[in-house]
Amino acid sequence: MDNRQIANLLAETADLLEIAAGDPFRIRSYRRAAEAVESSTIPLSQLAVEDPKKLLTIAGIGKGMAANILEIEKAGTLPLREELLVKYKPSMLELLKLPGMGPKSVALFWEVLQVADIDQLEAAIAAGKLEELPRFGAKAAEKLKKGIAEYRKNSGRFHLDDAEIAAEKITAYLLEFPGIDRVTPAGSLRRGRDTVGDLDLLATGPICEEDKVGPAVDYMAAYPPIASLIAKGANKVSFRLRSGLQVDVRLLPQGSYGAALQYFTGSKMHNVTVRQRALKRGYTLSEYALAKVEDGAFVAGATEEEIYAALGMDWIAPELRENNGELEAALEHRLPQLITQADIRGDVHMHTVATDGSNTIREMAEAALARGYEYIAITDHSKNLAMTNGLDDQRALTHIAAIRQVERDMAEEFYEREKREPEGSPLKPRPGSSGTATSPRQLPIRVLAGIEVDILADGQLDLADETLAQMDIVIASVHTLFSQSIEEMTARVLRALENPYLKILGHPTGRKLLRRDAYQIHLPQIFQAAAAAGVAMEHNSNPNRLDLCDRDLKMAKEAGCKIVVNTDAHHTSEMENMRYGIRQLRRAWLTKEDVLNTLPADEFLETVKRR
DNA sequence: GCCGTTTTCGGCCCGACTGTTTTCAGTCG
Repeated sequence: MDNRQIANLLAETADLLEIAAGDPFRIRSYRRAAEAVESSTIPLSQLAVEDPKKLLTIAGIGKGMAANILEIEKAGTLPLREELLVKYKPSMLELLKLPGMGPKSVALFWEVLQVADIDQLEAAIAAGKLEELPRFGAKAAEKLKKGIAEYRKNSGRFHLDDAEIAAEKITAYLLEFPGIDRVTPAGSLRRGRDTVGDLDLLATGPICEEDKVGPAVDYMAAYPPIASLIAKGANKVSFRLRSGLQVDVRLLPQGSYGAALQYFTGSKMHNVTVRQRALKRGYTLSEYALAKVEDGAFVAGATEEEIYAALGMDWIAPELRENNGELEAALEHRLPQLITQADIRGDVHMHTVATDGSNTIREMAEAALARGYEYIAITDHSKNLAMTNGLDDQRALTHIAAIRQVERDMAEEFYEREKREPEGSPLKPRPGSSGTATSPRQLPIRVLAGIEVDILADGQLDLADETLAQMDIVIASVHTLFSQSIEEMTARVLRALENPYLKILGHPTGRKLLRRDAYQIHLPQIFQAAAAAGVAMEHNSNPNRLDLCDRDLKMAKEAGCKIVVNTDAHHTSEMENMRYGIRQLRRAWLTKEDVLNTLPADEFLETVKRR
């Protein structure tokens, strides 16, 4: 069992304990343990077998949790969870995912109405039974009804990162088979959609020719994590993983790999249009090849490039294949030069141990330097987010000093090292980075001081202007806006945009908000106001957070907004998430020029300060 | 249930907001 699965079991146990009104501190222990397990880079199931004592070295794992993990490894579950599931139903865990539903409501509905799942809840709402309950009225019922509809819209879909992790594991497994040398995810994962319905993987190699592929198909069907095998054909295996994710693996001959990749990448509308264009040119396109209509003669098939080229088009990046003008652009050779991860010079939204992050300022800066960034901004939470130990004005000012000190320290050490080993140091400055070889005060990395403030009910930011004036970056995020009306929320944000120190408008976050396009504010109005005020819009790369979808990003660009793409890292490892954000920007046709943190540090600062 | 210690037990992230309330419980981040 991998760390993520162990973490899920622990988190579920915490949820059940909460419904059972268990000791809140014990519940928190389970949650902390779940987080610790999930963020651990060591596979714990392996550790549990080889050296169980090492489990205790992980913060948040004590004697009890170590025993729990061993038990999970042995039995696949833990006794406390099973015990609770006798009294409560597993479907109640799903009820908890609805916005506005917490453990107390789940317990109440169960005890009074015997409601255990979403269908029963819906029926109870329809029958008006909810309003008979204490603390529940028409408004609460309406809110839950909406929540159910919203939840249903994307149940059965998986976040991009979960699908990608599964894809990487299966890819590694397939590549171990002799004669398979290429595996590529297709479908919505390749197109960079933020959620995927199922996973399509295409594999090829010498062994994948029609008469030889049998053993490889058997090998795939024997993949250990398969929960249930759905189908096994001549060159295709379909199965479901324990997470519920359905996977289709196709093993294809090398000559038609490009055609298959093109076909299975989609989207459907893109493919329909491509095939129409092929027909007009006297070709027919299938998942096997591009061929002449008249005699079926093979034209192209091994690579996507040759297929698109035969149709007079440039190769189209998968993220653009939505039949939104990309085919016309490809024919006229005017596809945009999409932004890539290599264009990003800095990540300007991240947290440290001062609030709810896991690493120090220094550790974040070192990690960013190792990633090749030229600058970062430390943007811890402000006081309104009390749960995170958010900074008040006094602490925020102290924090700025600490951030500046880290920048100076790293620079000093950098010069010392430079003096000792002037050549070949990994810390040698890049050409084009801020500063020049003649400048004695060149910095290895710029560490900007920032803050993530909250927008209050009256539209004010929750720190004083005098404090904000000291910051390089001020990001405003709306954390408490979900139950407001769209009009009220929009008005709040518009008022916040008037604050001259605000540089970047962030995103509402929330575990229970799955869809990126459910942004609960009136976007066109916000984008226009932001563009007029010179405030950049943030795109958050965290694949589990609600954020701007590609359509929103396009709209923002059209309104004249600049975009900043950040990871909102709470741990050094989360800087890795930048790739998910970049995918989303690419889907919105954004180029390097649209995104502010592709600029060198000085130009970036100049631009955000110009208000 | 974890942690740190005062090696045996007490402390453990807290404030805003909402709805249905006349004083607060529940949810959220």
